[in-house]
Amino acid sequence: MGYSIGEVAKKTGLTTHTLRYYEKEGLLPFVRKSGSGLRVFSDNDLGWLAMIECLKDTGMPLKGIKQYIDWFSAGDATLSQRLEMFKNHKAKVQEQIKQYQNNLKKIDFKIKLYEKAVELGNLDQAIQDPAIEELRQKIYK
Amino acid sequence: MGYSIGEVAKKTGLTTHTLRYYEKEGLLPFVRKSGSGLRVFSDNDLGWLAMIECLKDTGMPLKGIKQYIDWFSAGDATLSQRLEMFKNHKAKVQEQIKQYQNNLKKIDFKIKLYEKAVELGNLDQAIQDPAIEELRQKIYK
DNA sequence: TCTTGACTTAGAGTTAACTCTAAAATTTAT
DNA sequence: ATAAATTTTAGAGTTAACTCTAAGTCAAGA
Repeated sequence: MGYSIGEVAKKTGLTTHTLRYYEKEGLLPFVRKSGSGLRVFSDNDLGWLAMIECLKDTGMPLKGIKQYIDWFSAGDATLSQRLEMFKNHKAKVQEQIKQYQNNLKKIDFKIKLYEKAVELGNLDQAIQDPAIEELRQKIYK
Repeated sequence: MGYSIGEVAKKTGLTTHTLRYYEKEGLLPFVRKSGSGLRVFSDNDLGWLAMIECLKDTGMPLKGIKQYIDWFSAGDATLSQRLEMFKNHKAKVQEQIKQYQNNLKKIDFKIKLYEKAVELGNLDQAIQDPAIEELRQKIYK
């Protein structure tokens, strides 16, 4: 019914150090302690860790995640703040995805360019290549 | 024909401090200096900054970017390393985008959940809601 | 010319997010 | 019962990427 910090580390891929650090930062206020002081993680705590991972991996700083957890702990009076936070974060993530996709085009161009350059053994000649030039126009129009 | 560090800062949104820091880290080896020691950026340097921004914004550490610049400076003998680098980075960026899109689904679910919770004034009731529960199943199947 | 603002360097300081250490206590395996 | 592994705390150390300071030099406008 409960997991040790080591078990949770294995499950999540985080280290035990990082889990304790998260707790210290107020990100895991629901983790229980056994009589002798060992942390006992519940499935609910694993759910919180998954949420933390989701927000962290999409670029939210730990402070922002803590704010959410604090709002959660404050109860239903903060429902609208939490909704706002998720809406704002969604917009940021969508913006991020767009930027990634745009940058991916530039990286793709570089790959085409360097494939040609490797073929010719010469970067300058590859840059001169009409097909490469046409691609360049498309991306940096 | 040339831009001062302040002009480049305005153009790129970076600070002059950051531009000098990048230079110190070996990311801008082509920037010239005037007779009296002032940096003079060329359009080519702005192109390098755009490339740096592209790689940085897609998660490449400055050390990785420096490696690319060092390879570039070494000439055509390193063409294949540069091609490899871009291919590897492309794969990472694609992986990132996938993860972002997946996390976006989770965030979307939270938005739906909190919209319902705000409507009801109660999170627990929103969690009980059949439509919400169905959505949850879809995402955390 | 004077002054104001931009630029120079070297180097110190900051922030976020870990990452590690040490010494002691607890738990698990034999 | 004992050895080995895991966990505890407090606190120090690390890394990346800035960010700022100080003291001096340079440049443009009145």
